Amino acid sequence: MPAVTALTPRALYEEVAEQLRQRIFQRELAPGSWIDELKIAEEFGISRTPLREALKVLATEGLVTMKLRRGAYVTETSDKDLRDVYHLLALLESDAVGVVADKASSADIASLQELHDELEQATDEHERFFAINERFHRRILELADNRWREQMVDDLRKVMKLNRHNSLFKRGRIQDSLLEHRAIMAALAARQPDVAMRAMRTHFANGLVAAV
Amino acid sequence: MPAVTALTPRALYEEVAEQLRQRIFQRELAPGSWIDELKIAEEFGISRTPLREALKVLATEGLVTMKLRRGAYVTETSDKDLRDVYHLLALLESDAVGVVADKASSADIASLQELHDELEQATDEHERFFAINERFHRRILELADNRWREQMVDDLRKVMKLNRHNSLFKRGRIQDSLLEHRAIMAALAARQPDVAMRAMRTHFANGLVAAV
DNA sequence: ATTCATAATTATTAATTCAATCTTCGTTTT
DNA sequence: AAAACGAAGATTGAATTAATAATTATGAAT
Repeated sequence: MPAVTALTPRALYEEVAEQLRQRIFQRELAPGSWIDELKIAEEFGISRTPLREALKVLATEGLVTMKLRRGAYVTETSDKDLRDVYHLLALLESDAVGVVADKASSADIASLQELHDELEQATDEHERFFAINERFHRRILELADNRWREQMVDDLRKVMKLNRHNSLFKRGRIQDSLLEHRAIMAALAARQPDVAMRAMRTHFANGLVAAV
Repeated sequence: MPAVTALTPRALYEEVAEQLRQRIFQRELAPGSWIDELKIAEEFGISRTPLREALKVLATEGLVTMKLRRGAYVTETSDKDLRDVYHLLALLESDAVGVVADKASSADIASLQELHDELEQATDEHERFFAINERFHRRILELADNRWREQMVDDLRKVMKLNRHNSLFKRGRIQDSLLEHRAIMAALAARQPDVAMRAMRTHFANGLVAAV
């Protein structure tokens, strides 16, 4: 028995689900490939019961596909899937930014401005730019205050990571992306929902072109 | 051992998940209430294993909430949740109708017209009106041809059914609803995406007012 | 030689068993 | 009398075992 139980923060099946997601995103488990329950359970040092529960979760998220009596397969996504998911993300996030421009407090807008300022300083560091960008988008969703949308965007982003063209920000996109973010931030600061929404849609449209 | 295996069309855990959904929607399992695994397993005549897998699926859908070492609880939804979900459904379906008005073939539009004509004939039969209405909305989603959106709308509709105000069409709403549908259908037939989208948004906005 | 059928092997699905933890109730002490 | 500690019962979580179905391989017959 381990020295410390380490006060289980979450259930084993959730831990396993997260590990599997990482493996899928890292392409260690390739799209279309069969997931060998025995092998994975062995590797994780657990039984198949929590693993199977985790697989059911991933199946509901859309990351894996269950075939009756055939087991679990990593979901394959086409270019159309990528476009479709992108379309929905654009729709949900542009709506969110409209809500924020309309309803958020000045303090909330200020918190977004802070994040944006950080982004302006990070154009040289690819990883950092990506991380801050991620936080900016997430913050908008939080401020839009709709937990169901947050859940859906999370799921869609996971599916997007299934695709090989998952790097939203390739080298050359950073400067363009920053310009688009400036437009979004300006519209938020000016409290112009329609302008902010259009800017967000443009941001996504350009990101998609860059990806595909 | 059961007398007949009855050739399982789908896995047992999926069957159980569907049964549980029905019980939740029927309020046999009330929001906030604890789900007794032993009791349910006994009632269904199965072991806890497939039941637990089914509960994980429902948890990922948002219908139940898992508490560590406390088991599963039927998710409670507030009026704000209902509004939030409604907002997203309006967003997704209005976008979908825009896509259809823009891209669908004449034959597809004709199939929608057929459904709409049926709806016109069913104003006296509450149940039938509701069923055809459901099919009309679903058909639009199918024609919009984005499986991720269909999945999301399905999930959102499930969550909506958790709420006590789940009857989109109360008695008095049928006539108004029909008028709104006429506007949507007319815009589709005229191939006017913007008009169709606005009509769909109006349709949802009125439905929400009627519900809350 | 090729095809169809049957048997064996392999892997999934489900039930049972085991372990750990949480809650509740009772007793004791302050 | 009230609060705290402890023990017992109940319930979740995980592992193991059993059985169910599918696929593949082998053998026989045409």
